[in-house]
This record gives sequence, C-alpha cells and structure tokens, in this order.
Amino acid sequence: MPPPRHAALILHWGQGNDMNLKELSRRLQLSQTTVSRALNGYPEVSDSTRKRVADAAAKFNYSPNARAQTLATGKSKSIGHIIAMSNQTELTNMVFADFVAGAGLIYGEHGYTMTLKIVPDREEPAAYRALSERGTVDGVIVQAPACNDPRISCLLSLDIPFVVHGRASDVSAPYAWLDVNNKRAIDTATTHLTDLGHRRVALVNGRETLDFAARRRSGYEAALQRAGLPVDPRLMRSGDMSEPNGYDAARALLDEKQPPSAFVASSVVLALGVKRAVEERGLRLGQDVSLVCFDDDISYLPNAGEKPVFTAMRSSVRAAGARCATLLLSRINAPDQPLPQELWEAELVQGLSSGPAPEIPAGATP
Amino acid sequence: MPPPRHAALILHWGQGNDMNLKELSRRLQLSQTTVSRALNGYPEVSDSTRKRVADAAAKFNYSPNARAQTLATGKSKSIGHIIAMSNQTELTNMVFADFVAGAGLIYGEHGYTMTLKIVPDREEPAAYRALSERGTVDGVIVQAPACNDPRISCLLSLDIPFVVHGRASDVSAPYAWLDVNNKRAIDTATTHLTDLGHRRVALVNGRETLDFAARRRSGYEAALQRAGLPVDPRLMRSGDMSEPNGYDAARALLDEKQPPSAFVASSVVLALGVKRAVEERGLRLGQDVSLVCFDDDISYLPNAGEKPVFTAMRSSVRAAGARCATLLLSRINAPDQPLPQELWEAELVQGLSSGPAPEIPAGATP
DNA sequence: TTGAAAGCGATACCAG
DNA sequence: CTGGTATCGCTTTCAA
Repeated sequence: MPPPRHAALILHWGQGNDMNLKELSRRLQLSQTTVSRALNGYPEVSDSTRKRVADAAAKFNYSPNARAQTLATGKSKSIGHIIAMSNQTELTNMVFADFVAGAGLIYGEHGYTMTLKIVPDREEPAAYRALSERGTVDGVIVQAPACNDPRISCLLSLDIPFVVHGRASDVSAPYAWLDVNNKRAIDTATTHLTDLGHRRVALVNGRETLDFAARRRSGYEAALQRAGLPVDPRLMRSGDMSEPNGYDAARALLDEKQPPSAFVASSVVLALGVKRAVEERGLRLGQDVSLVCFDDDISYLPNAGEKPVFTAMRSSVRAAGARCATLLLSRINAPDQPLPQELWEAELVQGLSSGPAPEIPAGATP
Repeated sequence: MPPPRHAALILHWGQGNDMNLKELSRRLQLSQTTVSRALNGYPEVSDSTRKRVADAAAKFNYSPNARAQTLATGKSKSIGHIIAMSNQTELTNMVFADFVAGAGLIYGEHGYTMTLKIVPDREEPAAYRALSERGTVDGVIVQAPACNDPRISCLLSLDIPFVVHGRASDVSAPYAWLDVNNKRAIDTATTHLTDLGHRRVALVNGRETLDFAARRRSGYEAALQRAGLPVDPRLMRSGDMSEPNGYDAARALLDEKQPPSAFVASSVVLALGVKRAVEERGLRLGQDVSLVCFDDDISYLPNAGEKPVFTAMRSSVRAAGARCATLLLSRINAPDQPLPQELWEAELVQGLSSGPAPEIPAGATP
C-alpha cells in the first residue's frame, strides 16, 4: 500500500524543526562546510569561528539531522540485536534483558544506538538480512547460537560486522565470537562431585540443540569417563531453562530405580527447580543429595537466600553484553584487526546456598 | 574527534552492495521513478512492468537503502524506548523486558523497528531530546512516569508523538496515555481485607515518587478511611520493587509493637518477600496473616507454586506494551485523532498460592 | 503509464 | 582557514 500523496508535505509542516545546517550557516554568514567542520571538531577551523558556531548552534537549538548524517556518511551508528520470541522458549528469552542492558550502555558511550528487533519464532534470518542489507545497522550481535547456526553463514555472506556471544561448533568459517569455557566448567563441576565419591551424577541441562548446552554435556561426559563411570542416558535431561523444567527433570530423575545422589544443573533456574524437587522429597541438600550449578545465565528472582548467586549471574551477563558490544564496535571501526575469538574460564557457582558437603552417596557400591 | 579522512571511501569499498535503485533501473532500462513506484505498490504502473521490476529486484537481490528512504520520506520508521539504568532501581528495570517484547512485536508487524537506548541514571531527558530532535525516531514511549515527570513536558515541547504507559498526576497539559486504575485496584484489595475484619492492614508499596505507587497509596488510604480505620504511617512502607525489599519491609512491620494482621503488596515480587518474612516467623499465610497482592508489574522466577500468577503478570505486561505500541503507531499515522487516554480496570491477584482465609485478626480489639 | 529533475540534510573533496 | 559543489539513494513533483 503506497502512502497517501503529499505525505511529505504534511510531515514537514507538522515537524516544524526548520533549523538545519543550511539555515544555521545562512544566519552565521558562513558556508555549510565550515559550520559542519566546526561542529564536528575538525582542526582546521579557527577557534573564534568555532566558538561563534557553537554559540549559534546552542542559541538556535540546532542539532544535526541524524537521517541525513546517516546517508552522507554511510554509517547508521546503530547496532542490531535480534531476539526471537519463540513460543516454547518464552521464558528463556528474558536472559537477554541484562545482556542487552550491558551492551546498550556501551553503545551509548560511543554514540551508537541499539536497534532491537523482536521477531516471532523463526523469522530470524530474514530479520538479520533486512537489517543489514538495507543498511539500518552497522553491525549485529548474535546470541545463543545453535550448534550449526544458519544466522552465522547468513551474516558472513552479507559481509556485515558481527559478534557472536557463544560459538557454533559446526560452522567452519572464521568469525568473531566471545564464549565462556562451557565444557571445562561442567567438567569441573562434575569432577567435583565424582571426587566426593558420587557414582550416580545427573545432568540437568538446557536444550542440547543449542551449542552451549551441547558443550556442557560433553564436559559432563568427559568427566564421567575420566572417573571411570558409565555415561547413562537415564541420568541426563535437557530442556528449556526454567524452574519448572528443572523441577520436572529432577522429579523424574529421583523416580528412577537408581536415583542420582548428585545433580549438575546447567543454570540457576534449573538448579532452583532441582532444589525444590529435592526438598519436596524430604531430602536435605548437601547431605542426602548434592547439587552443583553452573550458569553464565541469569534468573530474576532476587530471593535473598540465593541473592549472591543471582547478583553474580546478572552482572556476569551484563558484562558479557558489554564485552560483545565493545568488540563489535572495535571491529566496525577497525575492520582489519584480527578476528577476536575470546574464550574465558568461568567461575563455578557451587550449590545454591551452600557448597555440596562431602558424604557417602546413598546406595553407592564402593 | 573528527573521523579519519577518506572514511567514506573506505566504507563504500568495504560495503560492496552496489545494487541500488539507479543500477537496478539501468539494467531494466526503466527510470528510477518507475522502478520505485512499482516496488512501492503505486497503482499507476502497468502490471507487466511491475512484474518485470519485481522479478529483477528478486534476481539481483535488491533491497532499498533504509538510510536514503528515511531521509527522503522524513520518517525513520522507528520508535524510541528509553530505559534509565539507575543504580538504585537496578532490579526494577527488568520489568521493561516484557513490555518491550510486546511492543516490539507490534512494531515489526507494521514495518517499524525499535530504537532502544539504555542510559545511565538521569541522562534521560537529554536522551529523549537527542532521539527526537535529530529525527532518529518517529515517536517514543514513556514508561513508569513520576508524579511530575519532566519527560512529558519535554516531549510536548519537542512536538513528537508519544504515549505514556501510566500517567503523571501533576502534569496538566493533555497527552496520550494508557493506565490501569491503580487507585481502585488497591482500594478493592484493602477493602477486601477490612471486610474480613482486619483492623491493622499494612501497605508494602513501590517508590511513591512514581505516579502509580502514589495512586496505589491513595487507594489504600481511601479504603481505610471508608472503613473508619486510622491511616497509620507505621503500617506503610515503600521502596524498590524487589523481593528483598518486600522481605525487609515485612520484617520491620512484624517487629512493630502492634504488627499488622494483613498485608497489601504492590507487586508480586514484594509479595514474595512478604511471604518469606511471614513464613520465617512461623506464621501461616491465609490463617495467621493475610496477604493480598496487586500487580501490573512482573517478576521472573517461574516458581511453579506461583506460576499462574507470574504467567498472568507477564502476559499482562506484554499486552500493555503491545497496546501502547498500537496506540503510538496510530497517533503517528493519524495525528489528528483525539488523544487516547485509556484507563482500564485491573484484575486483582489475590494471595499467592491461595486466597486469604477469613479469620479473627491477631490482637484485634473489636 | 513513464521519465527528468528537484529535493531531503548532511559530509567530504578540491580549490582558493 | 574557508567556500563551492558533488554525493549519498531514494521519493515525489511536474511534464510528457
């Protein structure tokens, strides 16, 4: 549907902000060039004119039109974040809030804005294409990649700067990413438990189509194998990272003929669900059952009992957002730098309120 | 700091998307005008050319440059949301996530994008000014207004379309808003408790500099007065909407010489804190102490016990976002319509897991 | 039904 | 240090 005719006319009438560069320079009896240079801090303008221009700009309340700047410079000074609101992962998506907040602050500090696109389900690739092809944004951030994420090759072919928070194990071409060592973190957590004598350690994981969850699982398996323990599928659950899911998973695990004596949870929310299921059974955490939780994730109930954990998680996610933002901006401004691929080691959050106590696991056969 | 010289050159070299309108029309042996018209659905192009153009556009993977469109039309097709990350209200801000999600979906459906600005503390007015004056956005949404919110007069003077989620009681000029009847909701909640015979009803409220909290308080006071009960400042607490705050407030209230027999909580998170404090004291909710909670707010722990409440709150916030977005878009596209000022009645969420049971309040003197 | 040309409001090159 | 002018890519008017 084409817009009504004369729309522009109406608009300009309604807008009424007629103080533009041309008008300002006319009043100053200077060329647009000089005024522009003065305002943008170019060295070649004399201090006196610069001051004159600055004063006039303030007086006439002039501020440059971003739309025109954007066209003239070819840069939109905006970064795209795309968030898919799929029905199934409704809750998980809230993870993005802190990430976005951390990134957004960085953008602001550098004169960038953030273009946020909420798309239903899997219109994601189209959204990325639209944003970058049409020049709406100068770069994009990709969150929570799947193992083989189509977005990455899509962005590579679009030739737009981007940074992935996480990695996609099955994408071979190089790209910029930032990731926590998921595998090692879960390996450490699992080993911690096997070292304590646990022989049936359960994993309550996120969806394993997502890369980070797959890596966590491989860390879990590696630890078990090193400890000479079998990798038992009945001890592994995966699903959305929500408290009810953790609860359901733990209940099912506790109902097994040979229930686990310890749990590794792949996020704080999952761990909370596990905790609830365990306590519901009258088992004492840290005594009858152990629970270790790793999370580069976040949850939103500032329940005082777990408050330190939540706070730590939240600020960690925010920090990750800030880091990705910084990296992306530097890629945009210095495209020839080597591709950043940053892997860092995680802090392990042990237990919820307390660390797992050493114990003889129930039903263990030493 | 001025950009390095030749920046544009480097950019255009790096961009490599040389399929623009001019090029496309050259290949089609048509004028830019015709091609543009064909693509934008103007009626005057013949069906045959329209098809030819559409095919070529698809074939050459053409998509119009949003930056140029924006400059030519004077509309950026983008809505601004500004979120202030003050240090004190760190947690409260997460409320915005669902609101933003709800709004974002609507924008997408109408070809708009969302420009999200995260600003530290109180750089807010400047941010609004920058966004609108420079033409970065076509309209903005204001959330969580204070009683006398400077943003509103600022936006009025900028003459940019905006919609406020909530109202500012002390702003006299008319503007578009969407609000829930906070006063009546809390009045109803309080009356519910006094009708049950409670004579010491506490209010655990949000920060009362915010308009909605002030209104809720007035509803609380009105209900007490109608019931012939004194308005006792010692029974009223206000602060950030976080669980720890609710907990602290409830503890302090329970420590009073004359503790309340019932609580009205102004959000689910506050109510959860109250609940924890109550249970910690060995009191039974719904028997020893009653708790009623109203919330147009949201919280993020999907704890199964309260799950329906949380789910309801979340979708309500998302719906509010969508409603504000719809209103704003219609204001932008039809500026001459009467100002929408929509007040709706809230559903009351009673109790957390169970409704308050009728009881003889502890220590009551009938 | 089509096309030529004038904006939109800035930036940046090349002269002076 | 300052100014004229082409340019960015599209929309829209006006003429054919």
